Amino acid sequence: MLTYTEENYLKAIFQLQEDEKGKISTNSIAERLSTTPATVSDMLQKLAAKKMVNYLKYYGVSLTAGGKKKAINVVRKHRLWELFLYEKLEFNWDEVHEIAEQLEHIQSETLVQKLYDFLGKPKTDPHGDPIPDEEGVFPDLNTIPLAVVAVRKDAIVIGVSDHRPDFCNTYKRLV
Amino acid sequence: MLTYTEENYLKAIFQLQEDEKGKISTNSIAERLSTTPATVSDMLQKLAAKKMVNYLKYYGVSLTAGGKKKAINVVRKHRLWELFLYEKLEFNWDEVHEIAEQLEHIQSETLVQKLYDFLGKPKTDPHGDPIPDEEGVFPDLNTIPLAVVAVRKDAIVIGVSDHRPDFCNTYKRLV
DNA sequence: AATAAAATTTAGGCAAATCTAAAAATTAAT
DNA sequence: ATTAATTTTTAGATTTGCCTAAATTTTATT
Ligand SMILES: [Mn+2]
Ligand SMILES: [Mn+2]
Ligand SMILES: [Mn+2]
Ligand SMILES: [Mn+2]
Repeated sequence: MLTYTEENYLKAIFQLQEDEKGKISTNSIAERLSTTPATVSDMLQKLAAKKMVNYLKYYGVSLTAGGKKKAINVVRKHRLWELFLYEKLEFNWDEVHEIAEQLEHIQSETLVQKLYDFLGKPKTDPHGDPIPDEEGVFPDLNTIPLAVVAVRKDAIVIGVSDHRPDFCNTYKRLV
Repeated sequence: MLTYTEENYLKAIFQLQEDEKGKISTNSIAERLSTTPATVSDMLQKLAAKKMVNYLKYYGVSLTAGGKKKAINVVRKHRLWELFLYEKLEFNWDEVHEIAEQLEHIQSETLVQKLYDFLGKPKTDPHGDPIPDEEGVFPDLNTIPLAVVAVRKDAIVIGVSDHRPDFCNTYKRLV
């Protein structure tokens, strides 16, 4: 069983790996989790002992298959809860992230499954991020970055990458 | 800000105080929380330092006004989540308690308020226990113990006091 | 290739929450 | 009123997660 903190590390490494690809540095994890590199070093050794990450001292870290599975499950829970808060409880989209940071750690596989059904097996969260299915497979949303859309071509914005309240609060969600 | 553990202590003391009235013993808390009296002693001193309990060494403990308020809020959250799980996610009534033990610690007053509204400002949880309102006031349900009902008199069972899965699972909820 | 800079790890400490074993205080029984 | 039993607290350890400061290793620059 992983602790709250360990889950946050796995999620952070997973999300860093999506951009940076390959091995992730101690410093980048520290920055993302607002902690110190020393603390990260410590934790990486614990996660390596639990076979959640491949870790070679001084040369960065990557998730094992098991670690990736756990990480994806946390992401899944985070996004399902965000959608629940937004759709069912009528939170604004700038308020959901912070609460989902807590809810993503609730332990109950049945709960995730029932929440998923309750929300109608959704494919995206309120920020437009894909929600993995029960197998951990992300839906293909066929999206491209706004910066890449051709001049004078129509496009629909379906999501943003920044989830911070101050950013989200600047824009309204139309749907 | 109280920790997860501190909240559990306050809730336990509150619920013990409902039966036993007056000062609560170290041992009874230890038993309820499945921990040791030594651990409880430690914690009571911390809670006393935070003005959450009135504590006189060797002579038991009681909640301060502030401690009681926190305790009631945890109870409120616990019961609201139980009802959510039962009514909205279609959990059986024997499954909700354990998950609510986790959910009751999610920090967000807005969330509690929105959940309360979403559930229609309910007065009881799936086990028939009263849900305090936003002011911490418990609804008066006008109930009496089944053992006290007069012979040949009709009565409606609206709740049980035992929330453990093995007990609840023995009976079906009809409503 | 040697040195400087940056990144990373180790060492030593601290707070929270837990335990067991020992000491102290209270309560119950002669 | 002593003594015995029970309850409670203290002492000393352990684990987890975090920190700062120092040491080490890698990477970049002359
Ligand atoms: Mn988010
Ligand atoms: Mn989190
Ligand atoms: Mn319950
Ligand atoms: Mn709890």
